[in-house]
Order: sequence, then structure tokens, then C-alpha cells
Amino acid sequence: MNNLDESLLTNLPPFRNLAKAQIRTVLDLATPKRFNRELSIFIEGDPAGRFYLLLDGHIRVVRTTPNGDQIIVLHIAPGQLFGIAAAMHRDTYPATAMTADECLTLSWPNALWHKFAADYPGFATENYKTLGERMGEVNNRVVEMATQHVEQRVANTLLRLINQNGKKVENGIAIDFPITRQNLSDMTGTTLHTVSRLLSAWQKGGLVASTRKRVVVTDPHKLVLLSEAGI
DNA sequence: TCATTAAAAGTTT
DNA sequence: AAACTTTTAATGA
Repeated sequence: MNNLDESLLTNLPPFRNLAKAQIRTVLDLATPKRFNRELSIFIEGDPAGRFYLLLDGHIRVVRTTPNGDQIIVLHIAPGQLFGIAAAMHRDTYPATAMTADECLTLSWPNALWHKFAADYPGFATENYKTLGERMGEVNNRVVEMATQHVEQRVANTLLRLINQNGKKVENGIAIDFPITRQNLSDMTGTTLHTVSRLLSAWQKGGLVASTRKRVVVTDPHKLVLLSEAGI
């Protein structure tokens, strides 16, 4: 038993079709936990015991190459499940989950994944849908990496970030969590210097407004044009 | 076109 | 003050 509010889950895709009593059951089985920023919730290769739902905050999914370079695979926005090794029939986590800012999570033991999938219609299909979407995104990025120039890759990455993790502000759309130029370079396979120079140039052109760890896209349309510019 | 190296300036804690 | 982040410039693949 815990005192989590049922409204936490009612609007989230994996649980949208559940009746109130079912949501109560799911919540009572959940373990809530708070994480400070820049902590790892689990590490690539760890035995996967639980799966997680992000209630608040933002998660970076990170993979480390054999050379020790880290690559940011994708970001998790509030309301999404992560660490769903069970869905892929894996017994270790395929990547590391780092908190980008302060995060609030619920988690359940993996054994419950199969129970939820069996008991609650819509749970499995919704999850396979998000899994498919993430795979599609990662696929697109592979193509981008191979075919596009750095400027376009960074532009595309910013656009994805404001689409998935954006928040409207007075002067444009802000990326809703702290992000450094180093982070952006880890997402685009370039260096922090190049990202820094690009952001400075775009700031002069009025496309973005960035300060330390904060990026606001002020002119998404121009960024789109840039991201589509020919080779 | 972009990475690397170095150096300096700015920010946060 | 120390640690971290960002900018700028020079050099070379």
C-alpha cells in the first residue's frame, strides 16, 4: 500500500485503458523514488530487475563505446516507461539511464511486466508502440550520422529535442532540462567546440538563444530549413 | 569541412 | 577558490 494518487497514471498511454480499481492495484505495487540530477538509475549491463516510469524530470539514455566514449542515445520525457528490458526479453539493461535533472520515478519488479501485459489490455500494445517509435528514431539518427553534415545533424537534434522535450516560453521553445554543449556533441558525434561555434552563429542569426546549460529555439522554421539544406 | 589542441574568460558551488 | 562550462583562435587532416 502507498498513498500515490491515481491521477498520476490515468492519462498515460500504457495505463489509459485501465479502470480505476486496476490503476489502484498497479500503484500499490509501485515503488516511488526521487533522484538528484546527474545520477545513474541503472547502468548498461546491469542485471535488469525492474522497469521504470518517469513521472517528472528527464532521463538521458547513454551507451558507452569500447573506447570509453559515451553516446547519448535518446532522452526520456515525463510519462514514459524506461528500463523495459523485460519487453525485449533481455535480462540486462541495454544502456545506462542518467538523470538530466531532478527525477521522480515509479518502478516495478520485472515479473509484473508479464502480469500487466496479460491482465491489462492495451498495456502491451502501447508499450510496443513506444518501443517501435524509439527504434525508428534511433534508425533515423544512424542515417543522419552517415549522410549529413555536422550542422544539419545538430539542427536535427535540436529540433527533436524541442519536439519531444520542448516547453513553450516567451521567445520560442526551450529544451526543458539542463543540456550542455558537451551533451549535444555526444548526441551528434561531434565536439563541444563545434557545437559551441554553431550555437554562437545561430544565436547571431536569431535562430536560438542559449545560455549555460539552457537552449531556447527562437526560430524553429529557420532551423528546419538549415536541417534540410543540401550537402 | 571538421577535429584537435591550447588558452582564456565566464559561471556555479 | 576550485571545478566546470563556454568561447575563440591556431593548426592540420
